[in-house]
Order: sequence, then structure tokens, then C-alpha cells
Amino acid sequence: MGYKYNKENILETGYHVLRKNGYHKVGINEILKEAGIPKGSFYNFFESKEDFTVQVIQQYGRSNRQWMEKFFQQEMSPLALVRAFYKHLIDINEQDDYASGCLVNAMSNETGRLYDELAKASNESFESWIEVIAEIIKKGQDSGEITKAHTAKELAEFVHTGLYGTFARMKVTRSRQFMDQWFDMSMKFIEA
Amino acid sequence: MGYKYNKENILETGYHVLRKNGYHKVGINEILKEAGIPKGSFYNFFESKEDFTVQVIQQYGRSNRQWMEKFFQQEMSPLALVRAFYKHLIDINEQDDYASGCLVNAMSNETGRLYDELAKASNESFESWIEVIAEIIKKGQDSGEITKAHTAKELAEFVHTGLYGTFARMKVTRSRQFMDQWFDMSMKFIEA
DNA sequence: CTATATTTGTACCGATCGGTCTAATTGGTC
DNA sequence: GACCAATTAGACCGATCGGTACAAATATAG
Repeated sequence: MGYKYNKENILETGYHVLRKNGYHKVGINEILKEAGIPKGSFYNFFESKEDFTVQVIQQYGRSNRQWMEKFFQQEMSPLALVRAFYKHLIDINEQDDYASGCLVNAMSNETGRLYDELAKASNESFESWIEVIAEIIKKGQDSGEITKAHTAKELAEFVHTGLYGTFARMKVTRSRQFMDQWFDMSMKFIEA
Repeated sequence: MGYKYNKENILETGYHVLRKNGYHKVGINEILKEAGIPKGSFYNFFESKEDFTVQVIQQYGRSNRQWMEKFFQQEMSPLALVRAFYKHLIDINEQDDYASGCLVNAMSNETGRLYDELAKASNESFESWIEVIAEIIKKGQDSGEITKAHTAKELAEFVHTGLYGTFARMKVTRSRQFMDQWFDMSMKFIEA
């Protein structure tokens, strides 16, 4: 029962710190300092650093899925929505000065083969997002805007992991140039 | 002036340790132990952990490029070579039990926005490989096997970063299923 | 109010971090 | 052989790591 600190706020802080720095670079003390809580409270809320990170991923997975569902409810054609969605993600990363990419991609790459619980949480978030993207792509296929050469889920996975691939290039070049190039090619790929 | 230890061997050890564990998970002591050298020798060869890692990336970048150039000299059509190349990379990752992916992708994601020298080294290795892949794709375009809808370099970058994107999925699902799916879709994408 | 359980705050733990220092050893040159 | 520079060896440095211990403070139940 909530006393002084709020678990969701701590997870939110963890999201920002982990997204920018990765898992092994960040120490518990950095999170305590950033969130303004003492260590006792942290280990009251969370069993371990891994458990904390799992919950960060889960909370982000849920809130991002909700945001996506809302985004795809805008009044536009399915293909236009997909285009706007990825354009928006690229814009966000530019505003972020190319510092972070996606938490789930970062955690998957850095810890996916090292810690089972982190892998599971990352995978579940990813798949939950793919459901939403596949749904809008399916609508585009039904309306004839999007290719039926592959299933909606295959297209969603192909495009979204494609974006993840560009994050490595983005971080290293500190530029959106390659993401824009990827965008044009990917959007052409899914067009009917 | 080589005394007792060989710099290339130390870098080779570093390659394996860093590829599997990432940058921040690995301590100098682990590399010393794995390579069987004392700390004094390490800091005789390398200025710092970052300098060491830069040289690991550079050596791997060079040796991998040489391997690629040889691979593409096999007696096959350009498209068949590209297919065989990526099939082979997927096979390697399966044999590796999906533990590592690509060092350059891992370093780019984990450290690309954090350390300038690591970013530079990662970027240079990546671009050096893209040159080789673009070359074989160009040949495929000239022979009519590969689409001319995009330049050879654009296609090479799109495909290769696409593969990088799948590594996150691979590590988290511990399976080649998604890589195979990506392979089919990507190869279809570049076909004329 | 008292009794009890939970949360908060901080000191502390052994282990490890990246890196320095210096002595002993080695190899090459005269 | 003597001499010097480079290399090797590992003890040592302060800082930080993830996590524990425990007492003080706080909230809830009666």
C-alpha cells in the first residue's frame, strides 16, 4: 500500500535511464539518485536489478501499446497511418538527438541471450506491438492499399525489425539519413 | 619487438568475449584471464578499455571484409552469392546457439551514442562491408538478376541492417525462425 | 490509544571495476 | 660482456558494483 513513493514513477525513471545507457552501464545507485529514493525502498519494491528491469520493460510495453492503439485510431487510411507511425518514430529519435532508439531493441540485443527473464519480457512487449501493427496492415490489405504478397504479421515483423536494424546505424552516424532511406524503401515494399 | 605475447591473439580473444557479452558486461580482468596475459602487458599494448575495443572492432572489420571478398569470388551468379552469403550468416548464428549476433551491431547499439571512438570504429567497419556487398549487388543489377529500383548501395544497406534488426529477435526467441522469414522476404525484395 | 506490519533510510558487505605503479625480466645494440 | 629500452608481472588504488542488515518512521487494524 503506497506510502511515500510511487512504483510507476520509479519504473518511468528507470525507462529513461536504461533506454539511454543500456543495462550493464547503469548501476542501482544511479537509478536511486535519479528517482530520488533510498535503496531500502528500491529493494522493497523490486527483488533485484533484473526484476526491476523486467518491470520497466513490461510497463513500457503496455503504455506504448496503448499509445499505438490510439495513434492508429486517427482518421487516415491504413497505409497513411503506417507511414505516419514510422515517420513519427523517426522524428522522435531525431528530437532525442539519436541517443536511445528503442528500449526493447536495446535490451534484446544487450541482454536477450544472457538473462531469461529479460528476454521473455522483451519478447512479449515486441509481440504485443506487432499485433497492433499487423492489425492496421491487415486493414490496408483488405482495402487494397498494402501488398498481399506476405501475411500482415510477416509484413509487420519485417518492417518493425527493419527499423530496429537502423537504430544501430543511427547511433553510430548520429543522423536520420539512413532512417529516412529505410523509410522510403520499406514503405515501397509494403505498398500494393 | 614482439616479446612474449601477440597483440592479434589478444584482440581475437577480445572479439569473442565482447561479441558474446557486450561492452559494459565485460571487465578487463575477464579479458586478461581469457587471453592469459597479465595486466601490465594489456596496458602496454592498449591505452584503455575503449582503445582496446576500438582495435578489436578494427581487426574484426578487416578480417571479415577479407573473408567476404573471398566468399564472393566463388563461382556463382551474383544473386546466388548474396543468397548464399546471408544463408551462411544465419547458419553461423544457429551454430553459435543464437548467442552473439554481430559484434559491430552489438557495439553500435550499446555504445554507439556513448563513446565517439567506438562509434567511429563501428561505423567504418560497417561501411567497409557495405562496399563489398554493394559491389556484388551491382554485378547482379548489371546481369539483370537484381532490381534496379534502388542503387546497389541502398540495397546493400537495407538488407544488411535488416539482418541486424533480426538479431534482437533471434537473441530473445533463441530461434532462427524469424531470420529465415526475413531471408525470404529480403531476397524477394532485391530480385529483379 | 496500542499493537503490528510495512516502508523508509542508511550504513555496510565482499566483489569487482578501470587504471596506476614499480620491480623484475627480457631483447636488441654496441 | 655492458647498457638501455621495452615488456612482463602483479600488487595496489579509489570508486563503484549489486545486495543485505537493521533501526527508525509510518500507516493500518483493533
